[in-house]
Amino acid sequence: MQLSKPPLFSFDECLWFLDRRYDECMYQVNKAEVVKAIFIDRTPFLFSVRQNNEELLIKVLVGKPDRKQMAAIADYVADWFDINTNLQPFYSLLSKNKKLAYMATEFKGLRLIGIPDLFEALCWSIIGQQINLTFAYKLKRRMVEAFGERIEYGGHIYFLFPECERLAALTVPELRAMQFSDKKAEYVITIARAFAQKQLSKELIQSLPDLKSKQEALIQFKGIGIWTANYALMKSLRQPASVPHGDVGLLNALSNHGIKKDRSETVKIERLFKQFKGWESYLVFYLWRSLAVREINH
DNA sequence: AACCAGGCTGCGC
DNA sequence: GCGCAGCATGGT
Repeated sequence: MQLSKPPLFSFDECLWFLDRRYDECMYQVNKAEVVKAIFIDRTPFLFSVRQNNEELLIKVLVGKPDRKQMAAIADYVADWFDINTNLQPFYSLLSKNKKLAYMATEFKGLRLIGIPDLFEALCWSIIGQQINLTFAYKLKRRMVEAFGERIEYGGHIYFLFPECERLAALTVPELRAMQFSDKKAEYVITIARAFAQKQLSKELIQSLPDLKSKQEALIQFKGIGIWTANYALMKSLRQPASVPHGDVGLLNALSNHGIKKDRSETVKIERLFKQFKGWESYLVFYLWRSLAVREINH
């Protein structure tokens, strides 16, 4: 299966981001490919993505997808790498900002890497609340390895994100044993139950008319604040105007670029995001990417 | 060893 | 509606 690469798409930039520095358990990046396991209608598949000159090549490694399932895998990849967005307007906006213009060349072709599964996106953002990312990835790995299904292939074990029914059946002490705090454990279980009972789903949030109603629908649930809602809407529903305001990484990146000096300069931040109307989430993503560069250059 | 980390809830005004 | 303390749990 192939997907043709659009203009301003760099698979290498995307792979670099996927592999940037953390102990990610939801996929494996090798030299020129990424390998990942997902469910399509409850059936697990393992696939790899690599590229040639013109195309992204998807190869199914485990599982025998029919035509429909193969199309669903391709859709997943297209969504994951956001290949159907034309980045030109974003780059035009970047070029008008002296402090950020370099990003259009430095990160050229980088796509906003998504988390297509809303349940996964919400669990991940809850796990990541107010703890450093190193620890957050550790917590996620423990949970996924304990409760997610696995596929063995070529000497590796690939994990699927646990299904909501599985996490809905957990008790707080089970997650506490993995060093979740009481609150985090409660939140994850609550969200899992909401998904298991169909009170919450990607389709449901998608069906709401505008960003505000989507945010409000998510914030109802305990453990989902405005930061978490915006993060999930940005990574899973690809709402371009969704910005996780107050995000520590975002603030650090803004300060690195001399756009703000202390945490209270909300006016300058608002002004910046106004310049990027329709591309706010891409701006956040590129600012996050700039942090990774700094830490690796050290 | 102190301060920080991709925040949230609950309370007081 | 807004600001702020308190919170939980490791990383550096």
